Amino acid sequence: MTDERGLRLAALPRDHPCGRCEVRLDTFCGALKAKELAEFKALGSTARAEPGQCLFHEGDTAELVFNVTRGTLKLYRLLPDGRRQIASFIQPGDFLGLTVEEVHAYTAEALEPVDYCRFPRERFDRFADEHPEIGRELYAMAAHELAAAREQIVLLGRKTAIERVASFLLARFDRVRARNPDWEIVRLPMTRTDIADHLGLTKETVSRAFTSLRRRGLIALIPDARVELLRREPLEHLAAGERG
Amino acid sequence: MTDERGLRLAALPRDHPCGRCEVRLDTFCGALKAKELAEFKALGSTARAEPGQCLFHEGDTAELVFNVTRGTLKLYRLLPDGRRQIASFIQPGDFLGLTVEEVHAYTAEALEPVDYCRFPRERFDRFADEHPEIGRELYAMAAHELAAAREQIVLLGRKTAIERVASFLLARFDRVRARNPDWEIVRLPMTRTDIADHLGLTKETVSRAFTSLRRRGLIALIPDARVELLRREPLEHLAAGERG
DNA sequence: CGGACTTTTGACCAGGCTCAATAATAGTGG
DNA sequence: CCACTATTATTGAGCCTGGTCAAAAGTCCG
Repeated sequence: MTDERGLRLAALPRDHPCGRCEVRLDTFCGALKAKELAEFKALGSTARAEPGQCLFHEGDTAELVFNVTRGTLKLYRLLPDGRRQIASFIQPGDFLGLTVEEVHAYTAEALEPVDYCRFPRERFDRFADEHPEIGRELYAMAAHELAAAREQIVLLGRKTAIERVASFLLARFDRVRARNPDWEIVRLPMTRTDIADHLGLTKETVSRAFTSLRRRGLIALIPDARVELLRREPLEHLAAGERG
Repeated sequence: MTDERGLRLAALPRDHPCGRCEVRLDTFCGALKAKELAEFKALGSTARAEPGQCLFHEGDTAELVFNVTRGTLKLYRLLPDGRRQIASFIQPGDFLGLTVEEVHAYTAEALEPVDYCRFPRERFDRFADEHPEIGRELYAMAAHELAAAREQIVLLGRKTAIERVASFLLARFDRVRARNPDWEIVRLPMTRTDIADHLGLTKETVSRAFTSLRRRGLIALIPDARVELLRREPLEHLAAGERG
């Protein structure tokens, strides 16, 4: 298990039919009683997607809501001439497909093998309506996503190439550290092209930025698509946009 | 009354203490009974901000929630060296200051004289908790804002200068047309610098894009900071990112 | 080991930025 | 109403960051 969730997941009973699901819904564990949680989980069914498979495409009617339990996806939109913008990367624990629109505005494609629970949207919505505490959780999640989206807006609107890459890496490191405070290595399951399409750059520029950060001694590139954080402070300064 | 809300507001009793407020809370009119609506409005008090004044600054503790009833604001963040990114422009009817964080991540500054209702956050939250239908409205609003933010991400990440300006103008026109379907003129209360800081460009590039659109016969620039839409189709093609 | 793919690096190019000058516009006070 | 000023918008010239195109090096498979 090389993935960033690391030890905690490894310690869980993998054979339990909803073992993974149980963890990834921990957001709701605080909000729901055991009985209600079981009831909620009964609404969904588990499934798997292989790399390159899409859970839904831009323009599809939004019939399902997803909760990712393993693996990473990219959420992107294509312009008519093929330019691509990746709005965000979706990781274990994230919900996906929540929308008030009729159709999805983005395509969700698996980067690696992905396990997920899927809920019929109608049943999901009804459950949320009947359980205000869930509604509140969903609201908090939307608010967090909005904050993250606006962070990305600042990045795309005003940061230089190397600042964007520094911000991206720090966001990855922080996500790992939330669970493993002393973890200094993160795996990047996405290609340079994916990162570029997320940061509004080209793959070449992303690669040059990685090289520059490595030469400055801020990071190290490790086999198996991993990155090690060597010096956090200067990386944070770069990410914050302090010129120098 | 040159402003885009146009006739509808003009027809309201201006002397009524909450006349304006009544309109701008129309989002909730459908969700709440008259008695509850009155109860809700009693939570807030009206106030005014002059151009340049800020309702709150980046880093302030979030103690109030705002609902704008007249005028336009810009919501922005500054990088340490002065680079600025305007996340969005806030218009009559919009809520402001809704966050699950303790502090505001952005500064909200008035572009023109702004009237607004303000609600103590605690009371606002409690009311929302007690009225699930309000919670649902808030969730829908957050979802819409998230969709708009992601639209902006596509714009900033992958569109050219002229495509960004075309998208920006169309968004303005569409907002007007939602209320006045045959309205083809929009006032832009923000400066070229503001537009530039919203679109990730410089004021010179924005100005050149306006000139280019005018020379192509897609728009006309009218005194009093207004723009007329002459040819919608080609502007939409540009905004959508069809190269050519 | 071989082939496909990804990443890195290099050389050159261009879209948009910077700096600067001019023009238009909006206030302001006489 | 108009001159005067301050601010904003437009236009021009040159530059630079990051894009494009191409080649080499590295990686991951079977």
